Amino acid sequence: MKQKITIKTISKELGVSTSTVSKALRDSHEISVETKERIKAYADFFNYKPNNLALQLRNQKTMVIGVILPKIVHHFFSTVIKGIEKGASEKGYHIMVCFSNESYQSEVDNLKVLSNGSVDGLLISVAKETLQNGDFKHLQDLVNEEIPLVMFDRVLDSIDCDKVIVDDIGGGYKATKHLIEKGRKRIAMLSTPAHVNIGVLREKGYTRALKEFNLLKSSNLAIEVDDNSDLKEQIFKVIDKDIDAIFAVNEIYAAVAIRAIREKGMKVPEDISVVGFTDGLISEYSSPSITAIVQHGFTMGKQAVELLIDRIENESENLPPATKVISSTLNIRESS
Amino acid sequence: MKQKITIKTISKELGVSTSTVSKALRDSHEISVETKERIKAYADFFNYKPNNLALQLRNQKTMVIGVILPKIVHHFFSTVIKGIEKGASEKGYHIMVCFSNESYQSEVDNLKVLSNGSVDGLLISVAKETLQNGDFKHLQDLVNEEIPLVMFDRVLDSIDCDKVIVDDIGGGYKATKHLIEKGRKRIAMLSTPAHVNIGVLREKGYTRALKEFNLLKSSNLAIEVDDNSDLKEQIFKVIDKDIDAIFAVNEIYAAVAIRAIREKGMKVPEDISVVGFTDGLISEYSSPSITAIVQHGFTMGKQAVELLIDRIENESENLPPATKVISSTLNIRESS
DNA sequence: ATAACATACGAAACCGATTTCGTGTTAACA
DNA sequence: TGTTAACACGAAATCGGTTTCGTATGTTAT
Repeated sequence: MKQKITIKTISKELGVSTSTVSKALRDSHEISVETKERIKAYADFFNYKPNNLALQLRNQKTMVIGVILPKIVHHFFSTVIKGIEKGASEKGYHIMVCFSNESYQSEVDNLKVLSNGSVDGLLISVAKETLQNGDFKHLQDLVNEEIPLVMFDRVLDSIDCDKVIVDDIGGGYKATKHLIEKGRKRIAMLSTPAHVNIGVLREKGYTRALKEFNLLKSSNLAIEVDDNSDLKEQIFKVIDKDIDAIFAVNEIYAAVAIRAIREKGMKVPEDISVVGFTDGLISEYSSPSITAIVQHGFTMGKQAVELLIDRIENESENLPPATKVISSTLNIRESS
Repeated sequence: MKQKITIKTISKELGVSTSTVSKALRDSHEISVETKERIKAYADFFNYKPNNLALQLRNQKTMVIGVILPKIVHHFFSTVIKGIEKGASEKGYHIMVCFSNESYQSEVDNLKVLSNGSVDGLLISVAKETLQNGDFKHLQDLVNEEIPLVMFDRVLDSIDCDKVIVDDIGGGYKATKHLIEKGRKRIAMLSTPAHVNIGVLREKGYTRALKEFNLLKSSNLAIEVDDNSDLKEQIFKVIDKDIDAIFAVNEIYAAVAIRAIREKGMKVPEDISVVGFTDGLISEYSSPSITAIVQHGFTMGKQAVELLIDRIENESENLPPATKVISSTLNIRESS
């Protein structure tokens, strides 16, 4: 990199002190008009830009928000980032994004780097591995150090901070109710293993809807998908239970379900209706297009970052942590 | 935020100088074993972490790479980010991601903030608006300031820096050739307006393949899609030209094409084959699944960041700028 | 003529680290 | 006993800014 021009350079070159240069560039009344113009002209000419690091160190403020995400190649999370970026830039903040790749160690490392002065606050969605191993010390430390922190989507009850979550129970309920209202009686659910929180919650909503309409039969039509064995095979088994609808916990399961149903010689939605969770590109562009619960990732990101900036800028107030719930809505398409 | 513990705090508390504390924590031989242990114990106990900003300022090195992307909710770009993050973290760098949202002004603003010492180098994919208005001063400035810069995917010939691009011509060629080999004779192409570079290049490959197999008829089967009017209507018109294959410039056009073909009462791939560009989730999960050109976004991101880090760490060598071409491959699925 | 007050600028502290260089003490050696 | 070297530590400069405070001028009021 070329030697950058600094205040010191200017001061030497023009035979004034650094204080004078600094004041002149900030248009201080302490400096005479002629001197100011001389300095500004010089700075302009050599394209002087103040060094961010120096300013951040001095001001003890970076105007940067750290974001730690479990993954990025994922429609929901990239939508959330977009919301975060929008909310941040509206308030003049920038974002620094890191990925844990669902790994505990990676999450800890990222946190360590970001929490050392580089950012004014942190936004985090916890990695799967962390959720599983239950070691939250790194996050508790953050809270103890009183670094502004907002958790979103994948949150931890035991950590005392602001949170933003999706209404998974409500979403599961809405999806199931929709199927019931379409006259479906035997509604299966493709859920996740029990340690993944979202699956459990969405299933809760599913069960609640079934109960409400007295469809909760003895035969359990909710299965936990095992990601280690073949997805389509598992779905075939479900289809064989003489069902007339499937509520899938995400859009990939929904898309594969449609394919499986077809391969069994049945039609969507005539024979079996399908509803997914997460309204992404797959739901929109597959044929038939898939009815799905919209998670409003953009809203979630925007609200999370707004909550965070509020904390950062009103530290003194010391309000108790809040939890915001982003409600989900149903986008009805061809598959139901 | 709680008052952070600094070297000064420690030095005062233990009655030694800041130099001694710094050296002790870095395990210098200059400090006696007892003193070192006393200092380390104290630092450990109070969870001392050195301030990143101070270090970065001192070392004139941030270990951060700035990334400016046109958009994020996009499978290709999020894949690229993943590659960038992978390549960066392998070398101990972090990334700071900003989005231009395809806006020129936003691109300029982001650049200004990032190029003031916050990052060691920049990775950028140019916004559409910038491509259109042709004002590249902000980028030229970067080159003049000798800030390490690598452009990827959407690059500018007039800027003298390292570049990484996709082999769009080759991709268009491969897709078309594949259709020809499947016995198709009347192959249409859904392209983009002429100012979008990628469309032009992919069309070049398409034309080359047609020429090679003497299929370049007088009737032009390549159309430029107008994003402002209804996509499906435009595709209907193409289908009416008695075609037997469609090569779409992206996967959304491909997905909509399939839907349009079906609505016309024809079958994919029996009546009309479809091949897309960009191998994302839509191609993978739609039914029929879509044959598509894989762009290897991950590889592109990783190579771009490696090129950049190489520049950063071997500044002295002053090698001439290089351009890497990431070749694309064809992923054959059900639609062809 | 002298006190009082702007004006215009510089010296120095500060943000939080690292590092060079210097120095007082002690021990070893001639 | 005097010289030298090793040891353990501190003072001060540095990174690039901002800001407080002090002060040398010149001007105005009394």
